This record gives sequence, structure tokens and C-alpha cells, in this order.
Amino acid sequence: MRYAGTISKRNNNNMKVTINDVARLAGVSMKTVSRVMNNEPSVRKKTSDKVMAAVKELNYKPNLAARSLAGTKSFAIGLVYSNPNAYYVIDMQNGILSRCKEEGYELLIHPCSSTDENVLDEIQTMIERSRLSGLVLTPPLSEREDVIELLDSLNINYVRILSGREPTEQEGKSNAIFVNDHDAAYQITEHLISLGHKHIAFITGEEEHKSTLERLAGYKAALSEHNISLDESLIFPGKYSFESGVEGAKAIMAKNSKVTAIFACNDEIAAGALFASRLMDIKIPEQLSITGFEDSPFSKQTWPKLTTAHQSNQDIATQAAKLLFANSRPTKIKEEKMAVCFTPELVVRDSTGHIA
Amino acid sequence: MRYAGTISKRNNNNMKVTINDVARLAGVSMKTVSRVMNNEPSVRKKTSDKVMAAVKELNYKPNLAARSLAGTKSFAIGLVYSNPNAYYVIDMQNGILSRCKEEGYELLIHPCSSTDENVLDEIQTMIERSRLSGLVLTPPLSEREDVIELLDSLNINYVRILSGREPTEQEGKSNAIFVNDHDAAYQITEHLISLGHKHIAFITGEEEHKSTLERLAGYKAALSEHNISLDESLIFPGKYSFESGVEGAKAIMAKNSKVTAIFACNDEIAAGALFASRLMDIKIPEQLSITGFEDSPFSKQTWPKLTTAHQSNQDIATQAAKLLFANSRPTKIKEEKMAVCFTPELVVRDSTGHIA
DNA sequence: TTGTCAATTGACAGCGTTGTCATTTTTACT
DNA sequence: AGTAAAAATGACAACGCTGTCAATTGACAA
Repeated sequence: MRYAGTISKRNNNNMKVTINDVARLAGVSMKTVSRVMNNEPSVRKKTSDKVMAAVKELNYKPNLAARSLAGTKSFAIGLVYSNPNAYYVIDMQNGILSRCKEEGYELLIHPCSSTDENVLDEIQTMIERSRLSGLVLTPPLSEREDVIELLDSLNINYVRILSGREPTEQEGKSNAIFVNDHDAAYQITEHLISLGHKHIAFITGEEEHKSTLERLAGYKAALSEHNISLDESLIFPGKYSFESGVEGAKAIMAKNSKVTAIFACNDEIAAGALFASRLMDIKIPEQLSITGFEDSPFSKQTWPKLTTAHQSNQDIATQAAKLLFANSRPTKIKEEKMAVCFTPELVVRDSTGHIA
Repeated sequence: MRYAGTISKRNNNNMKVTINDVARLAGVSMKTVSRVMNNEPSVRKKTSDKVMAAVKELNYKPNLAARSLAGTKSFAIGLVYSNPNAYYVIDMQNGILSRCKEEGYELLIHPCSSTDENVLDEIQTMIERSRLSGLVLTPPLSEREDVIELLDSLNINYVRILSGREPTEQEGKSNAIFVNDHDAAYQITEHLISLGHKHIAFITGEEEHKSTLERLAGYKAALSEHNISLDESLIFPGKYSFESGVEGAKAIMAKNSKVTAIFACNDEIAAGALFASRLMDIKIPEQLSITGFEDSPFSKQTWPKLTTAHQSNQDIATQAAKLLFANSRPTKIKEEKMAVCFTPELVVRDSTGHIA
């Protein structure tokens, strides 16, 4: 395979180009070059041009290590997650990365298991050894008080991605992105109700995840709003996994013949429920409607395609990163309005239908 | 949620602890502390103990930026990929990360689109600004000559993950991990043949991917070995995507009624073929057998479950990282034998069956 | 005990930037 | 033109660590 683009005049003289080289070529001091590189004010246009020309000619790239050692910024932020969902994680990474690229930052990723006792130490070590200038936290880590306490005590800038509608009573007001699982779940449930379903089962995710609680709450709110009495026995405690969906659907169908719809707490569970339905020879959506949540790529690939709630994790991540950088900026607040609350949208596909 | 583990005596005095502090407390020079931290020889056990004690007491963590600036190592390696498959990428990251953790390195991830003209520049910039000490390349980037040329000219240590059986004629002998797609494809095809199939269609991935060619070659080899004449019209040029599988299966079944099996170049394609079969009301595996490749998580979640070839991307990635670190070690070669060739293994599930 | 050589340790410069603060240049007025 | 204030620029130390090389210590043989 051959490189298709323009052959760029790559500077491969193999010698490190330092700020000093640029300064000499441009006929200014190192400090001035530094100013230009950092977009600091108080540099004459003419000077700046000279410097930029020299930078281009030498193909100069500031050394991040030196920059972070000498300065106060570190040019790296971290992403800590314990979420096993590959699609979710990739979207998060890409969303944050897109913003990092603009800011010239690097992203250090740090997967960890939330059950591991050492998470706190790991996070602290990560922050201290790399002198991270910020951190993005995803659920369920973002919901852990001890993690937040640690970050506060470390005096580090962070943004949490949270399930909820509003900055809660907690202080965490300006450094969180909210995903309104409640209202999305409400919509899904309402959709089911509008199709005539009255006996709607619910398969939950891990109860440690706030999203589980929020979605469940939205479901309950919709039922109540439409005067459908809540039947606690229709709520099956599960995990955010395919297997959980399989089990859940089996259990539900086995013990309750009245159920005509299942609200799965995410797409994986829904896919599992779909699978179980096949096993039990239950026709979807003719005999049973199933809904997912998240709109993962595979929700379009199941048979039938899943009705679900679409949330763009990449957008959420980008906003989180934006917020992080905005907060770390020296008081230049509110440079642009930022969405801090996302409500996933109902996407009706083929796994839900009118009650028979 | 509350932190379950032992409450560690966290040193949150908020003051940076430097190597100098440790040196003073231990009553040695900074250089000696440095030696201990880097496991250099020529440090008396007694001295080392003193230092370690001080390190622990102060909860000292070496500053990566300073380390990389002063020393020759950078404590960061990079992972460059243009692969859209979330599962693949996550596995790669985790595999590499597990090794990085042991070595105390950080991982910088760098997704990029292989069609982008700027990949070369991006890679170069990434390497130079972070002074990366190594790079792991995944297909298809790892197969691009121009990328390799660039890395060589940059004089950077790298490991490629390649599709193939052996270090090819090319120089790249000691810095590549091979995935033997050919033999795995051979096995899959043989499996199909053993079930009585003689008209086996093949849906390819992007032809720029060497894996596509290797898998196709394995398929052809198996056919030939079993005296089944190759029918080029049964080869459907596709992409590594679900949609491609849908289209491919439709096209194949539309124009050739003799086909009883489809070899899909990966699981996504297979899932798409499965989906299309449902659309066309074709029973799997009774009327048609379908095989995947890679054993993605969802290959156990399709209906029916996919027969595929299992490859542990995480292991592959770990080996790649191992090789990378081994190569960068100053001539301490062959510290442990390393697997450099992986052959995915046939996993028979429910999407293949005897010919009717 | 003393000398010799290897093992251990330390002093110090320097990695490539930026922060601080002093100096020079420009601008805006009288 | 002359002056004060503002703007632009530069000199230099410092960031926290490791490489180099010199100094010290210990081990061992004579």
C-alpha cells in the first residue's frame, strides 16, 4: 500500500529541534518563542510571524515533558473507567480525544475494576506521577464518594459523567455532565404503554449504578402517570449483561404469563432477552415487546432490531472534556455555552409492537 | 457507596515529594535514590532498604516528566490504530496496558483514520512531542510501508501486529507478532467441508487488509486440498462490516442456489449474513451454514451462535508489548521465550451443520 | 597492616521548557 | 521633542530527575 497524500517535506534530520534553535533562527529569545507557542498576549504580530516561520522551517515540536516540568500545565488528562462495555469506552475515548487534539493534550487511559480495593491508590498514583491536569470520570466510579473525596483532597480538576437531571444537592455543580436517564426511561415506558402494554417487566442493571435507579424511577413514574399500578414482582434484578437478559427474560416469562413487554435496562440485556425469547419460541414483537437502552451499534443488528433510547456517548464525552478544559482555564469562564445535560431519545425500531 | 478496602495512610499533605526529600530522609544522595528507583545494580542491600523505607514513608512517586526529560527513556509508549472494531481496540488496549502497568509505563492511544492523508504527520508529531519510547501498530496501519519507513527514519522502537505465518522476506523479523489467519481459515473451511459442504461462498473484508488475503488464501488452500474446484463467482468482495454481510449474503443467495455455506471474513460480516438469512427466511444451519472469524463477544449472542475462529486479541497485545519492552532493553535479549505467532482456533457453535 | 581493585556512592551539570522579573521598545500625551 | 506609561522582549533560574565521572568505601590478598 502506498501513501496517497502529498509527500510532505518531512524534517527527518533526526536531530531534536529545540526551542533554542527556533529562537536563534527567528532572531528572538527563547522566551518569546515560548510565548508564541503558548498563544500568550504581548507578542507583536511581526515577531510572531517570524517565529512561526522558523517553527515551520525547522518543524519544531515542543517537548511535552519539558513543558510540563517547567510549567504548571501537564498536557495530559486522564480517563478512568471500570465499565466493561467496549462500545461505551471507545466512544468516551474518542469523544475526549477529539477535544484533546484541539487543545494539544494527550489522554492517559486507565481501566480498572471497580471492585478492586486499590482503585484509590491507583488513581492517586496515576495523577501524581504524571502530574495530570485533569480527569474525566465515568460511572460507576464517578458516583463513588471516596473517589471524589480523594480527587478533592488532591486538589485536581475533574469532570464527572453522572446519571441524573440536575446538579444535585451535592456541591458538584460545575464539574459534571448529566445524562437524564429518568426521562428517557419515562419515554420508553410511555411508548410501551401507548402500544397497549400494561404488564411491563423490568430487568435492572447493577444497582450500584445510579443509571439503574434512574431508569427504574423513570419507568415507575410513567406507570404511575398512566395509572398503571406498579407490580414489584415484575422487576427482575440483573446486571448490565447479555446473560442477565437471558436469565431475566426466562425468569419473567416463566412465572408471569401476563407480561407483554420487557423494559431491559440496556441493549445488552435486551439482546439477551431477545435470545431467550428465541429459546422459548416467543415471537418478538407479536407476543412480547422488548426495549433496550443506549442504542449500541448492535441494537440495529439484532433480530428484530431493538427499540431503544439513543445516547451519543461520544458527544457526552466531548462535552465532558470541554468542561474540563474550560474549568482549568484561568477564570476565562463561560466562553461558550455548554450542554451539561443530555436526554437520550427514544428510537422506535422493530422489537416493540401493539399488544396482540 | 463506600470504599471497601483498608484505609491506606494516604499522604495527602498536598506537597510534592521530590527525590531530594527522600534522599535527605534516607541520608543518601539523590543519585542513590534514583538508582534504587530504577533497579540499577551496585546498590548495597542496606542502602536500598533505607531508601525504600523513606520512599514508603513519604509516599514518593517519581515524576514522569522529569524522568523522561533527564533520562533517555520516556515512560510512555503509543498505540496507533485505525480499526473501527470496538472490541478489537479495547482488547488491544487492555493487553498492552497490562504490560505497561508492570513496567511503569503509560500508554498514549492514537486512533486515526487510515484514509486520512495526515496519518504520517500525526504519528510523527505524536512520537516527537511525547518522545515516545515505543509504538505498537495494528493492522492495517502495521502493513503500510510508508508508516514503517517513517518509523525507521525516526529511529523509534516499534512492534507490528501482522497477518501471516512467519517473518516474511522483509527485514521486520524481530519486531512483529504474527496472526496466522491462513491456517485458521483453512481449519474453518475444512470444518465446513467435513460437514459435506462443497459450494462454499466467501465474503471478504477490505482487500487492503492482509488478513483478508490470508483468510482467502487459507480458504482456497483447503478447497484445493480437498479437491473442490474453486468457483471465483462465489467470492463476494465486501468490507468488515455488518452491512457488508447483509448485502453479501443477499447477493450470494440471489444468484447461486447451490451455495450451502458462507465463510464470512469476520464475525460482523457473519452476523450480517445471519440477519439477511432471516430476511430471506433461510434457516440456519439447516439450509445454510455460516462461519465468522475472531470470536467477538457477540458471536455468542447471535442466533444461532456463530461458529468462528477464536483469537485472543488481548494475549496478542500483551505479547506485542512484551516484545516491545524486550527490544528496548539494552541487549538483555531473550529473557523469556515469547510467542510471536498465534493461530486462531476453530470454535464450533451453532451456525454450521451437516448439509441437508 | 597495607595496597590494590572493585563495588558503592556522591557532586554536579544539564535535559527543554516556562515563570519571574528586569530591560528595552513603542505608544500616547504634553 | 520630551516624558511617562504601557507594551514587548529578554536574561536567567528553576522544574525534578538522570548521566557522567570523580570520590569514597569495602574486600581481599600479601
